[in-house]
Amino acid sequence: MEHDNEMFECCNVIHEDVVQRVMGQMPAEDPIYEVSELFKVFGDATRSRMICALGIEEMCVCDLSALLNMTQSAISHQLRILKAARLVRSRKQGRTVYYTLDDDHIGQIFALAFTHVTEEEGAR
Amino acid sequence: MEHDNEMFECCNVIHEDVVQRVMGQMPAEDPIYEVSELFKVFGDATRSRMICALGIEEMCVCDLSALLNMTQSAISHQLRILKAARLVRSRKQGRTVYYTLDDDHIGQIFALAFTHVTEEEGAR
DNA sequence: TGAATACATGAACAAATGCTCATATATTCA
DNA sequence: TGAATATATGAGCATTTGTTCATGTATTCA
Repeated sequence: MEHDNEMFECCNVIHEDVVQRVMGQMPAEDPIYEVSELFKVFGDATRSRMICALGIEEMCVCDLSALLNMTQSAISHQLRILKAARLVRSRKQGRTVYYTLDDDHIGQIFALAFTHVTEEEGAR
Repeated sequence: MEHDNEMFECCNVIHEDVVQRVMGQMPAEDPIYEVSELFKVFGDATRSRMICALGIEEMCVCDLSALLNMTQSAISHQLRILKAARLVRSRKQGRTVYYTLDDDHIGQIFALAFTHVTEEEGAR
């Protein structure tokens, strides 16, 4: 009488077994939180554009603001976020600051994401 | 006199060449936007947890709300977002609705992100 | 030293986000 | 049919987020 109709009752008599199994295999809370924080950084078009650009070539702040057609202030604020997330590194030369991607994974993650969205298009 | 001191002037006389090169290699605006929309969906701890759970096993709404210790309403709202993003698929059986991951890429993207955050830990 | 310049940053504000609460819908079962 | 149940959804609300505007800091150059 334990494995009876696992498929019908719910919410009061949840699928205890399913919940237990999944609970046992779930990643720890902390890494999940960090992963979603990482994705949150990626989850803004301006920052994604900046990441793409810096993945191509090192650029200074005003290069970025010219390329992306945004104010220098907006770019600086976003760079701050990217830097805090350790996604970007800076190098100061004179009064200009050059930024680059600080990580190898980022490119891979974006590449996967791009193939995902482009494949979805076709799959309609 | 074209390639003179590419490293010193900025903002008024931007690094024209850099900007041009990068502009030429940037992905189109549309896919970048879609990618960041995808990441925005990932960029919430609740949704990330749901995605992890559904990556392990098919679950109904109240399983999820029990597992993640959140109200049924909150879970339903988030499932709606996941479904709209085509990340999740549903199957109705009686009055319970079962959800699963709808995509192969998702697991890969998350796997990369997990290795990223865990490696960062070590790199301190 | 002082003006000019490249960048950083705080405050403010509008927009987006995620949850809760109440309620609607759909399905089962007596 | 009517009660119970699993899920969906709209409105409201507090929080977060991204930009702008103004201003601060650091560096170069005359």
